[in-house]
Amino acid sequence: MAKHEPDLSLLFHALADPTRRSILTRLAEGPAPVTELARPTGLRLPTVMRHLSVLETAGLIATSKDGRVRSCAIVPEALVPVRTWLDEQRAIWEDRLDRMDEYVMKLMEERTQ
Amino acid sequence: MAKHEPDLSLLFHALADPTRRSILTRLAEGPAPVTELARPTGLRLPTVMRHLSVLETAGLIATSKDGRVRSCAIVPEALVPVRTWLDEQRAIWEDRLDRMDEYVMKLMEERTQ
DNA sequence: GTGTTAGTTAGCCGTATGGCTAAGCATGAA
DNA sequence: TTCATGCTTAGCCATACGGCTAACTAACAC
Repeated sequence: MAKHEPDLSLLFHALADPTRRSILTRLAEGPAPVTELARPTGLRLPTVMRHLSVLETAGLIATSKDGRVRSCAIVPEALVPVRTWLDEQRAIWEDRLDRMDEYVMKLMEERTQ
Repeated sequence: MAKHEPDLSLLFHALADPTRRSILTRLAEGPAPVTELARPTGLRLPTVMRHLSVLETAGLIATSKDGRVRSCAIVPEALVPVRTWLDEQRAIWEDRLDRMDEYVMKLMEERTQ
């Protein structure tokens, strides 16, 4: 389709993996270095690094290096476009419901005449 | 990680494709047969069918066949787990902010004594 | 400096994804 | 019955994904 929302695809794709979601949940509680994020996953460091880079590319986390330790932190506002899309989607749906409701009302009115 | 939320992964993955999102947006306005959904995408029918089956597996749409026409309709409540996850995520984050705030307040209090 | 710790890079491997064509099946119209 | 329509299935192809090992670099600790 080549839509003009590459970020949404990046975001949803980043969120589609349980490991990445668990990392985000962990980071919601506060920043953490790579190794600490890796430990509970049971995955090797390079694998986790890849997940982190997916998250960072999507803008969901930000990282900074202090000495040899890279600290990762969540970027909560990155989820805004996701919420916005959900809201828009719901708005269209509800709008349609309203119009359908109106239509049914009109039908019933006509019938009772 | 083998988390116990296969649906969330399915949902996010289904939403990660612009074609599938555009199909959902179209369906939010009302049900439509497969061919009509395919037209604006510029994709071949089998390709669109695959997208539809991804959406259906994720529970985002429901389909029913009448004669040789398969009608697709949106399942709005399918997005609830997504919203819930976002809310939980935000809750953890805000909780942390509150605790941090509290901590800073305490520090300032101690300093002014 | 030697060694350990924390990341990082490169590259392999099997599977999944997203596109396609070609061919098949079922229904409705003529 | 024949034909067009609307979907469906099978299967090919290139690329992307998610895991891994091995080897390398950059601190910090002795």
